[in-house]
Amino acid sequence: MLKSSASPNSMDQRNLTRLRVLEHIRAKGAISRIDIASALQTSPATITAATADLISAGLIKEIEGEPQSKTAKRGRPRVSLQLDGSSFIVAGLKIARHVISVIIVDFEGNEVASHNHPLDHARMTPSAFVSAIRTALEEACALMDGSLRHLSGVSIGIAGLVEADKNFVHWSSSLTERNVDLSRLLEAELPFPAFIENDTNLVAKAEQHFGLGKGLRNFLVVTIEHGLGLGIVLDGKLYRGERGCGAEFGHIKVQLDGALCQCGQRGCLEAYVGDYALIREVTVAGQGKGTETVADIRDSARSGDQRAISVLERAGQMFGLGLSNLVNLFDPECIILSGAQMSFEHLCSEEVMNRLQSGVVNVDAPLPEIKVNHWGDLMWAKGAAAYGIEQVSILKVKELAAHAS
Amino acid sequence: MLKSSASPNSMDQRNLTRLRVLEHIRAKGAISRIDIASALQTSPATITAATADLISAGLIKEIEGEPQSKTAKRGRPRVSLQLDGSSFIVAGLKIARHVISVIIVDFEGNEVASHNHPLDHARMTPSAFVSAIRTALEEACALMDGSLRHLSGVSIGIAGLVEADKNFVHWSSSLTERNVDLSRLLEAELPFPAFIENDTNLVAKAEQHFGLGKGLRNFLVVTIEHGLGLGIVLDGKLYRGERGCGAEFGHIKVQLDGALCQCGQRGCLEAYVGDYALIREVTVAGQGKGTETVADIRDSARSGDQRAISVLERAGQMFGLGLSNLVNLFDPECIILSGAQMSFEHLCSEEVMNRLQSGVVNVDAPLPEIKVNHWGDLMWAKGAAAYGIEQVSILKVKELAAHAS
DNA sequence: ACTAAATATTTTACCGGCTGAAATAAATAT
DNA sequence: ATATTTATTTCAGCCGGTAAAATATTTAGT
Repeated sequence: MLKSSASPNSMDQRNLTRLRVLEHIRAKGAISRIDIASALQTSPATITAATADLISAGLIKEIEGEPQSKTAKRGRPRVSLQLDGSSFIVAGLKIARHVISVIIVDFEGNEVASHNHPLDHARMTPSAFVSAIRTALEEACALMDGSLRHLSGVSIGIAGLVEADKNFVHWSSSLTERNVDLSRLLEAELPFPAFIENDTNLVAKAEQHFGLGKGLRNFLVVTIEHGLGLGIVLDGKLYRGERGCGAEFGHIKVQLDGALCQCGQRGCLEAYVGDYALIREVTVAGQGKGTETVADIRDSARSGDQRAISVLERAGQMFGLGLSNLVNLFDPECIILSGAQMSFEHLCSEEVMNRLQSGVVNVDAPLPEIKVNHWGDLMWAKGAAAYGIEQVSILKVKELAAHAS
Repeated sequence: MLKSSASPNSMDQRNLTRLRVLEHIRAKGAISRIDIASALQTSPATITAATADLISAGLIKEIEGEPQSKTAKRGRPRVSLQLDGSSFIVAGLKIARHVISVIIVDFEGNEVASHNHPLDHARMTPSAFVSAIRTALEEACALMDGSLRHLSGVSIGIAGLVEADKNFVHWSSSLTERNVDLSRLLEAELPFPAFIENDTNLVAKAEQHFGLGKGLRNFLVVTIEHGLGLGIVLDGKLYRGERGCGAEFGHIKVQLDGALCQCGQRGCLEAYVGDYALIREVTVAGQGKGTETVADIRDSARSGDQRAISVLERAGQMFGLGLSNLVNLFDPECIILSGAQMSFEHLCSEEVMNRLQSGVVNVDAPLPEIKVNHWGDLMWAKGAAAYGIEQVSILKVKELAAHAS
């Protein structure tokens, strides 16, 4: 019987090796067995066994074309291995206030279909929540002439505090209740495993598996949308904190008794750089029509409006300061800024980088790289899909052991 | 041949198990084999083998007294195992500006001797540095009627940026040169392995092994002395950052363009709560005689001096704010404040805790515990000793394999 | 074309650590 | 004394990984 929890715990040595090989192939693309062996510090014999299992499970396949530059002139040519994208498909969901975004991807992460399902209510009861998810998934499957049965799993991203390995939601802005165990409901409603995670963590997963964090071990992902989110990857693993409520980058305090934040506290970073903070500032400053967007403010600034310029300038300085705090504490390999183009052009300014540079404690080493990833509107759903692929991969590898002759 | 690098890497499965057993015995004290087996999720057979090796190496021993409350009325009684403190001794060193503090401890961490060796110069060349260390060690050994040969290892704590597993110092306030590889010098000068680490990390190690962090997996240690230090333990391991220069708690920015810090930047937390910051404030405020200490300021405040009260009040608020940022980012099990009594009474005030509470993002879960550890002046050296014991233990366990029949 | 050399992969025999089950040890209860 | 209970040890066996040998597939050289 399938257990919906699919953490790498309860995994024996053998499966762990299979999974390491699989993840390495995902990370590196086409690669030969011998390269995997040397990269993973494992004997070729072990890789032969592992890849044989993965091939027979349909997760990877051999491909023809010679890989990269072969330095060797003679000898048996290497056979490249690659993910077999067609082995299964999973869905990624992002629950927002008024819409559920769905993306269906194959095992390689290629988009197969995507869909937006409108929501009447931002907050739902658990059962309404789960049936909305089912409906959204059915609609998405219909787009690709398929049914739910074609899916191998789904991952669901929501804002809030989630215990991912138990599908337990301590609280979420999408649910009317607190402390909900969704695992039963989801199992009852969906014919495949479902995985719930905090949406920001999912973006971090996406960057790690498919994005700018590929192959990195210590990096931070800052998501910029209406608020500021943070995903922390340390030692290759998502760091969730002890109670799952860390990584609140938007609510670190950058000023004693500073600006009032949505969260009710004062001096939060988000209260200086969030959309709503900028809009409020401009509005309060008397000039706004009350309908401004961040893009409007940027336009005003470009056309010389001193007030708009000053608002954006301060936001940039505060953001740079916040980033420098992250560097001073985490010393990451890189920080990835993730968001839609429009929502944070003003947060990649020279202003920000200067502040960052001048706020980081001076050492010989160069600053961690700041990478910017301009995602489309499916960013969050793709993040969910990345996690879904990871979790379903774990399940499939576990099944290997059972089916092995 | 002894390699001075003693990281748990390059450790085979067998040794890892031995080490896990050893560390568990250290953490739990007197414990029976069967308890170890269930705690470590390992079969009793394995524990028998592991403990047999550890006993024959002299690292642990069986003791007579029945452990705790035996629920069982009948049956073979459990045999408790305990560290054998006499198996070896190590030294811990802390290099400060004008003194080298040395502590010699046995395998259980009990103090055998301690000594202060005055230093003429705060900054030394690498070779002067190493020979000062040797002299300090010899003097300490003389105190216990021993010679250097009785030591199994030494760990050295310095301020600065250190690559611990290579004994490489990128820079340190104790050395005249940058980017020094001390491993050769130390090997030449000392007849036992030496390990260099950043002093704050060593305090974190000490809290983890012997102090308030015993048994915890995710916690932070804030050291309070002239500056603010931070040690980060995540998932049971010291987190050092990618380049080794993270955990700069004292230099996170809590105010845009705020007070000037020793480091040359503005708005650092340390510039609000450090000794020198308080002294400067009071002095600049016109009232100081220029010779004040933090204790003086506290006295003034107690006797009603408004200026002193306000200076301490702001320091406390800023410190609470800084702590709340740590909680918001790391969500640790607990935060340990480590320092000498006198140096931070003003940082444990109600003020601080209120600020902390009101700055942490609200969730159902209770706040992480804030524990205070008032160490004596040997705190730093003890931290070093803790690390020394850990590293020497690793070496001894590695030797097990070699000597095993 | 054929053979030698080079390199990749697979097969095979084995090793090393862990485990379950059985044996043994050491206590209490009757 | 004997049975019962619980802890520890012993031992045969399993399981995953590995080195070495075997095999496969190519190019270089003649």
